[in-house]
Amino acid sequence: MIPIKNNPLDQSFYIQSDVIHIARSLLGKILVTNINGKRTSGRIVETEAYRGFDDKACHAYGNKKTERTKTMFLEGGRSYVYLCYGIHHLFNVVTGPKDQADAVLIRAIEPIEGIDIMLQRRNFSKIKTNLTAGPGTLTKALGIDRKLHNSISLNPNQDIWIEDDGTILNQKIILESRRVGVDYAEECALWNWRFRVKNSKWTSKGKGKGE
DNA sequence: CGAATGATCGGCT
DNA sequence: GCCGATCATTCGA
Repeated sequence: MIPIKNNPLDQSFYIQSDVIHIARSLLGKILVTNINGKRTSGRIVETEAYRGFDDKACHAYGNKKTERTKTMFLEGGRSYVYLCYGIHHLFNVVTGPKDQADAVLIRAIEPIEGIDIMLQRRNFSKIKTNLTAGPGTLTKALGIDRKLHNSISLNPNQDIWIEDDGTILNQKIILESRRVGVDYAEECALWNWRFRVKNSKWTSKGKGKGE
């Protein structure tokens, strides 16, 4: 049997206009980094959608373009990496056509390649599920840094990209729930735009509301 | 220029 | 379950 080659997702995937559909579709795909020759990867098991036009939880709410959010207005297929709580680098995939300020936050992955490298970056001595569960921890494990990796194009010629290995997820195993940490977003806080693979032990706990 | 505020995490009680 | 860490970004004076 011929093994399926992993295909990097191309521009046509990212420029689809429905960010919610993309957030669901990214589950099961493989997030890869290759930084200073160190390749690490993991299967995406948790995402959240953010929409610039009408989503009060989105940094670009009301299509407000600032120095920070201008990345989200670029054409889909780039990274949006920002510093959260002064400590954590959070990785998002910019989606949609140019000037549609949408993004998908990657919240958890199941480690695949370069686990030893991830353990070093996290100062772990052995693998635990919280190695990559949570948007701040997975970026640390993968070596993603907002100073180096914000606004870069997601393709294998750069440090970060996403691959499809042919895995097809049954839509019935996707859990939908409220997003984490966005209680301030009024009615938008109730939208079920957090997506998780059911029964995966690699998803985040998601402190606060949202369960 | 000052002040407030997070799309979080891990340690401690 | 609670709390502190830690700082870029944003907005208003």
